[in-house]
Amino acid sequence: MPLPQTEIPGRLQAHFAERGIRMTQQRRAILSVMETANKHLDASRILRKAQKLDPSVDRSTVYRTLQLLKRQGLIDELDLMHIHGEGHYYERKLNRDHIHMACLRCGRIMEFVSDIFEELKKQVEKDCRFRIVVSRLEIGGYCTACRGAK
Amino acid sequence: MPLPQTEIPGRLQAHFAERGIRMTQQRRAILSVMETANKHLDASRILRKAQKLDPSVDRSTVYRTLQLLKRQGLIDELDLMHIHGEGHYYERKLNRDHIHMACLRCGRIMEFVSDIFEELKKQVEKDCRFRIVVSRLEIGGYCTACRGAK
DNA sequence: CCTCAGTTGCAAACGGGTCGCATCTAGGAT
DNA sequence: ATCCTAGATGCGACCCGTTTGCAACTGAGG
Repeated sequence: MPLPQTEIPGRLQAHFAERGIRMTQQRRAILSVMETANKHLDASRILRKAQKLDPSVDRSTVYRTLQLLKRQGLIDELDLMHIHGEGHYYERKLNRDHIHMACLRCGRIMEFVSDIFEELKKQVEKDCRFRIVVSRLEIGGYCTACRGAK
Repeated sequence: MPLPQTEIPGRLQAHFAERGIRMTQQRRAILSVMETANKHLDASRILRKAQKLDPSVDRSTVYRTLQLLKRQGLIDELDLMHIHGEGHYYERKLNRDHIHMACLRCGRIMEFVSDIFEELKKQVEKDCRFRIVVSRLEIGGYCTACRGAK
């Protein structure tokens, strides 16, 4: 079962340097958290992790930096079908889009890369003459382990 | 094999009766709004429209009824890429899933039905052994009219 | 027409996210 | 090395969609 490839070109910091975006102590902490994250983090978890690297980091700086990363196209924002409340989750943008599946029973999040998904996006761009900037396919249902029990 | 479509996307009220869910004046108003809506409505617009039919309808009743409809699988909840804020939009569940495209410039929402989307969902169910209950594909980008600018 | 579980309106609470402002700082200019 | 300032930060207040606790109300089965 194909998993998204974790190889992304540069570090987030490098992107900031290339684009002449000011680097601060707080941003360094937040970027480091995003770079080393191996799962989907919400803003409050990002805050807590960043504060371990730099205790001065404030909530609003996290939100402002996430906005910046979004604008720069470096991270994706996810809802994960609102399985754990109404907040958002963030992950580094990979070179290949992937689908998120959320198990409605155990809450596990799974990812899936599919050529058919790429084909579908091409179809939308062609048939609808729509230029895709960002896409999000989220699926709720029951994972293998949970399918037995209702 | 596609799921047998036992239910036409008919009357929401009929579903309530069939499943023995109590019908109230307020629910009748809200259901009527959802049935006759021709575009994606957010909670506050649903409230305003429902109050025209029954001025006693309260905000919280709208939210409670929307939750009920969601639980019954009668409506879908959309984010529409948060183009107009963080709220949610609702639409009657149709017998065929469709993709939502949101233009990042003019805010227009477009819908698209695709066999490839159905194929993709089948692939997920098979390859990931995942039982899909609800799926949401939202795309942000630029529509034909807006592609020229920016 | 009685009854009561289920539903409602109200107001207060909640929580993620945003904003205004005074202060601070990164990093190019001198 | 030091200065200068556009841009970034912390703080607290605020916003707004949504949820909740509770007393009063009501639909529909008996």
